[in-house]
Amino acid sequence: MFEKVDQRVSFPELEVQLMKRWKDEGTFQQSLDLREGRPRFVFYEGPPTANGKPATHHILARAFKDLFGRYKTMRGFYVERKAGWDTHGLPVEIEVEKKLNISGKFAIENEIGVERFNELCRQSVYEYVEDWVAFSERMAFWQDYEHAYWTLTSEYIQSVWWALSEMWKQNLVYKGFRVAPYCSRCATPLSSHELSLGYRDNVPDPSVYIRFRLKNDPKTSILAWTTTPWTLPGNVALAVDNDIDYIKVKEGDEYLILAEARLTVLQEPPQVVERMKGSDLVGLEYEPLYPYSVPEEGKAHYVVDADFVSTEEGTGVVHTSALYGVDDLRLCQEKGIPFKHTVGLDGKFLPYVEKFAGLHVKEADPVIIDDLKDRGLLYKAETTLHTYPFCWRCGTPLIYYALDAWYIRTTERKEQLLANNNTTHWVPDHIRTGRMGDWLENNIDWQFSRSRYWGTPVPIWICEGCDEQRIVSSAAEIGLDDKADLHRPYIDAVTLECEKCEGVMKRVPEVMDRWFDSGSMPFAQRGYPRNGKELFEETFPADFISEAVDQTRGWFYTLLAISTLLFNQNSYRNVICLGHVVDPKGKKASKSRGNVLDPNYLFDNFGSDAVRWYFYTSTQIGENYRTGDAALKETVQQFFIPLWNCYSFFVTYARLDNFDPAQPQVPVRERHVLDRWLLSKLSGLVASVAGGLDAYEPVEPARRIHRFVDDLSNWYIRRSRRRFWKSQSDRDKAAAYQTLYQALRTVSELMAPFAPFVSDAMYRNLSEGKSVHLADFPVPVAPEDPQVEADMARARQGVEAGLAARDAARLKVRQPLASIALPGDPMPEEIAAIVRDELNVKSITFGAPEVKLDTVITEELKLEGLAREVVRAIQDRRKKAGLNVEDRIHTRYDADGMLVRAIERHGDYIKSETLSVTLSPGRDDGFDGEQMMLEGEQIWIGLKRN
RNA sequence: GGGCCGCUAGCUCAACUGGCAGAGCGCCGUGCUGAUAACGCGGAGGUAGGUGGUUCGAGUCCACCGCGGCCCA
Repeated sequence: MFEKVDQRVSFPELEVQLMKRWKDEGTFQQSLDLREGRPRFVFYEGPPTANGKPATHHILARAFKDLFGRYKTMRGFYVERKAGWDTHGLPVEIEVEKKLNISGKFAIENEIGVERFNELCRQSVYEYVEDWVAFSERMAFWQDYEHAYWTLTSEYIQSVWWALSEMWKQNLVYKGFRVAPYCSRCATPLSSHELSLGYRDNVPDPSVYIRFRLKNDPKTSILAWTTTPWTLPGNVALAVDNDIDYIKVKEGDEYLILAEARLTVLQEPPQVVERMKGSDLVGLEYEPLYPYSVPEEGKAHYVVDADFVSTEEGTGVVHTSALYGVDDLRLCQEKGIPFKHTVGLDGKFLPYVEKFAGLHVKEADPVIIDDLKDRGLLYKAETTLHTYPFCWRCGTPLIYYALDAWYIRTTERKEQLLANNNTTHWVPDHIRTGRMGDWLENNIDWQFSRSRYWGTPVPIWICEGCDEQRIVSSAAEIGLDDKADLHRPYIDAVTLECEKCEGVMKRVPEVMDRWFDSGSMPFAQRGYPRNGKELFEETFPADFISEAVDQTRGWFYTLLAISTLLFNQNSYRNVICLGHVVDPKGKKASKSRGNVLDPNYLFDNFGSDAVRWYFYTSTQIGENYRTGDAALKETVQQFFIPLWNCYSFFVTYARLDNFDPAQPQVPVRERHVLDRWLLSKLSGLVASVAGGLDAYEPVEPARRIHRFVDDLSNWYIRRSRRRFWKSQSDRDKAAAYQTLYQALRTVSELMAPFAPFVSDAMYRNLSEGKSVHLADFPVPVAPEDPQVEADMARARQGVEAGLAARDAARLKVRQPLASIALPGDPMPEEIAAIVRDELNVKSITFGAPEVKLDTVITEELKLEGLAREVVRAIQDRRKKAGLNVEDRIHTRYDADGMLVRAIERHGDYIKSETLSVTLSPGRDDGFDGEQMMLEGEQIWIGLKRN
């Protein structure tokens, strides 16, 4: 016997109850145990950064991850779902800095201390992980949280060390310079996302034009332009474009060279004395402005060609200071131009830059301008307004500054990266050759070091005596055991003896990019290669991963890069790359806009199944999700409530009739055409849902489930109601129950991966308490029957046309009519019967050129119509009186004229429709009655429970 | 500055390879209803972001521009 179902269900409450039940029963573990020993379907969890509370956009990727975990489990695979937490990195450090209300390296090293700082980072991560587990369980993301991998464990760190050491062995690791936006007050480079937090518009800065006098012709100068005078003492070269036209002009008794297109910067009308191409200038030497910028050896201070010179601003000549610009450094490295820093890490000029020593670069700007003016080297100085970045924490103007950094030579393996990416199945497909392929084509070496504190320490030691470098791949190698905390500052204290000169080797100060951590998870989650060798080999590569599109440069890339360098294959075979959650206007959610959706608000108001369903159905994979109350409300109203109503309809009548699904089945071919139609549709649905999911295309399957539920509710049940209500229990009734039961059961199985709560609530009641998540994915229940589907489609078209014709003739459906003529060939009788019933006509003829309704209402038809009016009035009273559907009643009426004749003529019909034991004339105070108008005539109707 | 994706009814989204622009929601009218918070029928609502091109024919292919999103510099 099925348990009674509350027609008005609260999905959020239902979900919370089921969540507890899953926990008590260990349903997730049961679903794993059930598939123990079966072939694996390998899923990798992209670890969320545990540095903040989970938000609505985190539901998105987790919904798709969970979908395939559940689906493949139902298909018989063993799907291990090991959770993971990304615990290192700047985001965690920033969170702790905020809590301590400090900022920058000075404060961390001198006020707090690295030891305490890192301890606080560790604590912070643990706090957030609790939130994440609760959130994930609430949205039914089944994962093994007890055996999660944490990137901060010694075991994990050693796997990362091993990975780097393997790259080192292949000679892929090197130390280089990198120019980054840098805050001289916090003494730290900023990541690009931090950079984007601090741009300000209309910032005033100097705009200066400088003469660079040619060595062998001091009357002639090349004119260059800059907005950062402080970089001029570091000038090492001038860059021009080979193909740009340049001119030499006379001003007074001096000559100036600049791009022809930039003549407007001149102060006097130009007197052109010579024209040339940039290539003609290349190699010319000029007098250095200052003697500080170049080491003893090597050649500098001459004109070079470059590909980044434009004539949109300045003079078409770019002043190049190797260490204070991204292009500058690249150019100098390419051309072999020597350089050294003129500015220290504190943003102040170094002592040997005598004229400006100790001045901060921004203080030095006017001093340098004055100096050049005094020496006749300043052509002109103005002020310009432009967009400039500031430190988002302390407001200091940022400078571009070159720092030591460690790199992995990924460019050397570019072809393999591209090849491995090309064999990966991307959804949507365009990412493969588009965003991801494009990124790989333009691959640059991976800078994997960070001058920070909370991260996997870079395991490279350098000899103080002879500069010998050594890489370490495990704790044991440096005399530590597995329990040792390998983080800073403890690891910094570990010194090694140099094998070459017996000098002292010290670790480099950097920690590793946290993306190297997460990209190592295929093996590091097992502690490989020291542990888990067999398990790793069994679970590499992954069959499936899914994250949002921003991970093309993040996790998708680092997984690919690391596994390509170590194993020459990608770590994943199939990947679903999702768009972003944005607000209903398409704007990015942000705290400052105030358009952030709280996931708990959504769970409490709509339920997590509704949120998941919305993500599966609302738009194509890869597009953004315009998420808001309206969209979720629609999901509940359009899908979940009608579904639940179908289910509650079934349970209500199945209980009344003691329907037993274990009874012998009525053969499908002997069932009503509605049953055969529904089962055919159902079979098609099962096949297409499985096919879609097998191809990692979940949107259409979910949409088809929605359409099926719509057909079920608004056609099958609507047209079959009487078969459930009729009093005799015949084969047709049994067939109806069996069909509807089959459909609901199969739909709940199909929906289980998508909407794990609602589907389980339904399925458990339909299957004596068994969880749907322990069931197999359904297979088609009956052969598809294209003929029945085509016939039914025609029937529905006929109904549509007929109802429109009735509407045009202003004839309500309750009024029976004699006949209708429809175009086309005759329909099979059982189909025609449905159309007759739906249109309330006595007969249908076929073959008419257009729809033609017989609008003549005979007295006979009129009386029948009135009888239906009376039935409807009685039903209305029953409902208002709060009677149950199965309650029997006594009915009294008081009327005259046609109404009385209708009631007398069709008394039996009225009695059976309204479950009236008696139907008799005359008012009676013992009856619950009402006076009303029917078709312009007065009638009193009263009823009383039997 | 470059790359990728999107732009179709008031809103959210469809439409195999180029071939008469659709659905749901919302709105108006009307009908039906003892599973339904529903549903049916009719109506209003579109120069398909813009401009050019290819073609007998373009929402669909090409070029440029605009807006939104993401990424890179």
